[in-house]
Formats: sequence, C-alpha cells, structure tokens
Amino acid sequence: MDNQRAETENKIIEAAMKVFTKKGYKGATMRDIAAEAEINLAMLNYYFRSKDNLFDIIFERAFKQIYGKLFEVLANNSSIFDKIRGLVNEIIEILLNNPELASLIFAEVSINPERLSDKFKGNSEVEKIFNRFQKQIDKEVKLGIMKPISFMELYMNIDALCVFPFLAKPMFTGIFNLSEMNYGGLMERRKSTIADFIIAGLQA
Amino acid sequence: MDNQRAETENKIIEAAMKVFTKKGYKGATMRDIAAEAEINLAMLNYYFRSKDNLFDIIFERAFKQIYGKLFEVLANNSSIFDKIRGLVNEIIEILLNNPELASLIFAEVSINPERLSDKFKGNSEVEKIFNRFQKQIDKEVKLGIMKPISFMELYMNIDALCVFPFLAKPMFTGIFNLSEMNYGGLMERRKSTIADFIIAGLQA
DNA sequence: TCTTGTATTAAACATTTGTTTAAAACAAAA
DNA sequence: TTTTGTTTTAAACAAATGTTTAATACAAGA
Repeated sequence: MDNQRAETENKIIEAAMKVFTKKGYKGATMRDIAAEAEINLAMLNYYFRSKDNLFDIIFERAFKQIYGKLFEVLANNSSIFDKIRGLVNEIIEILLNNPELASLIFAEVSINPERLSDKFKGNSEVEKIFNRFQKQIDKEVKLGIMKPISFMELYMNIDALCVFPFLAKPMFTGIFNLSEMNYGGLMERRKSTIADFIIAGLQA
Repeated sequence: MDNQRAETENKIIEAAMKVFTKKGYKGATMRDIAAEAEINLAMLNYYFRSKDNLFDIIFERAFKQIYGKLFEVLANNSSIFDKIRGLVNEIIEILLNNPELASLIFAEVSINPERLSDKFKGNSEVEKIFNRFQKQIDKEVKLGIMKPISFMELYMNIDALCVFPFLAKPMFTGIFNLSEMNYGGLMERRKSTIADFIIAGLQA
C-alpha cells in the first residue's frame, strides 16, 4: 500500500526532526537517525536521497510551522496592540509545543544563512504584509497613540522577547537553576507580560 | 624563547576562535584550524592535547569576555535604571566588536548545556550579586518608582533585546535585506532605544 | 662541538560517516 | 505459480577526521 510508504516516511521525518534539533546538522549522523526511527540505514537514502536533502525538508517544515501562523496574524484586520498580543501568543504557543524549533532554525541559519534568506528574497507577498503593517504604525503615530518605531525594530523586539528565552533556556535554567516545569510556566505567564511590556514601551 | 611558544599558542587560539565561531564545534575540523593558523596539523594536538580541550579554552575565553564586564556593572552602586543602561551598553558594545561571540556560545550551549551551567553552579559570588540586585528592585518598587519584576525576568528581557539581534542577524538581514554596515549602525542606535524601551516598560 | 630537550613535519592509523551495492524478501498482477 | 516491481537488509566503499608516531630540525647549554 501507499499507506505503508507514508508511514515509513513519517517515522523517518520524526526521527530526523528529533536528532537534528538535538545535535545540529553536523552533529547528527544518518546512523543516529536510522536508530531513532528503528529502520535500516540504507532506507534513509532510499527514501530521501541524501542527508542534506532530508535536512532541507525538516528545515522547511519547521520554518513553515513558525512563519505560517505569524503571517496570518500580521495580515488580519485588528489594531496594532492586538496584533502584538496575537504575535506574542502565537510565537510562544508554537515554541511551547516545540521547544527545539528555535534552536534548529538558529543553529543552522547562523552556519548556512542562505538556507533562510532564500525563503524571503523576492517574496513580494511578505513585503506587502510588512508595508501594510508599517503604514498602520505610522497612522497610529500620527494620531498620537504610540511612539514612532519601524516595523523592523518592533518585530525584532517581539521576536527577541519571545524567542530568545527558548534559545537561552539551557543558559537560564543553568544560571537561575530552574526546573523544566517552572520554565514552561514562566513562558506561559510571559505571554501576557511580554505583550504588556512591549505595549507599555510603545505608548506615547 | 618562551615568547615563541606564546606566539604560536596565540596564532592557534585566534584561528580556532575564527573557525569554531564560523562552523560550530562539530563543523570545525582540526585541519581547518591548522590551515587558518598556517601551522602543521600535529601542532594542534601538541599544543592543546585534543579538539575538545581546545574548544573548552576558546569557550572559556568567550564566556569571560561577555560575563566579566556584565558582573562589574551589576555589582556597582548606581541606580537601577543606570545599571540597565550600563548593561545594554556593555552587551551591545562587546557584541559589536565580536559579533560571532553570541552564536558560538548559544550554538554550543544548546547542544552541550553542561558546558555553561557548570560555570554558574555553586558560584556563590554570582548568587550574591543577583540577590543584591533583586533587593534593589524591591526597594524601588516599594517607593513606587517602578513596576514589580523579578531580576531573572528583567535580565532575560535585557539579554533578549541586546543579544537576540546578533544571533538573528542572518535572519533579519535576509528578511529585511539590510547590508552589513546598516546592521552595525542599527545596533549602535539600539544602545539607547533598548534602554529607553525597557525603562519605559518598567516605569510605574 | 656535542648533547639534550623542544618544536616541527609528513605520514600513518583507527574510526566515523555518508552513500552505494547486490542480494533477499515481499507484494501484487498476470 | 510465475513474473515484475518495490521495499528491506547486510555489507562494502570511499572520503573525512581526530589523533599518534617516528623522524627531523632547531636552539641552547655544557
């Protein structure tokens, strides 16, 4: 059946996701992945041609998972402050369910930047969404509701406050000796504190 | 001379720093480092015993470079808001001079968390500094000068806003197609905007 | 100059790793 | 049952990589 094929593919994808996020691209071996998937080594190349190709697919998935929802929020019709709340909520929610996603993307992008920038270059859809948001900001600035800021910097700040704690989890749990559980709760609470914090900083 | 020995050591350290930050621990090879240092491969083991040991030394250096100055700022006698400005300034200044430092530490810590947490565990000096800062916060909260916040979350926010843009540089330059030069200028400006932003968010 | 300890080199070694191969197992169609 | 195409397996291969070795060059002290 074709069902069988899909099932094996999934097993491999899941295993690869696990191993790549844990060890990085270079650190992960095809044998690690095969073992994790409980599958013969040669099957990996049979199903996915090469390690690089397999990683590309994993990366693409992670990427879509994160950015898909974000673009939705950015594109809808609510107020800026609501969009900020929406972005913060989505980012943290996604990362709470998939804490390794951030590391996977960052570790790889810092070594191989093209892997990501290719996904944005020449994407006019994205550009349109950004411009629209910037105009929305400018309007509220003129109305005296918020301080002036570029969309880029605002987005940078949101991303920083939401994503960084996940990237830095090993650091912070080490420095402040928190347990795994506490960290989840902390991030859950931060959904609102971060949004409040940003909005407070923006209020004119 | 002993001078000669130190010189070779330095050549190796510099080369290792360069290669490790660029390719990560696993991605960097001893042959890469030897080539970068323009030195025979076997010299690396002769001088530094093993790849792992060499990395440890590089990591230790990077770590001290970042945290040394930060602890200074945290330990001095200025007001909270001044300390925040001080921290932001120091972090960004260090990373502007050494943009790869952040990636080096984060990439490695996420794969090998013990490497970092070992440096904090049982360090009562650090704990003292943290507690002192927390008390300073609590006092200002009681005086109605600032909103209540834990030192940990405040530190997390500062770190996030300062460090994240360096980690995410490949992402942001890709997404918003900025040049290398622009990015430096942006971060230079952020020294004050970040501090203002944080303080605005904290003001009661 | 001879000796002795250190620095440097080219080559080799043992493992690891991504990938391929050739044979076997399996399933479905004829 | 035989055939045909697909999936799975164990083994092998070639390249890369951390480390060691054994020989040589070098510098300083006797």
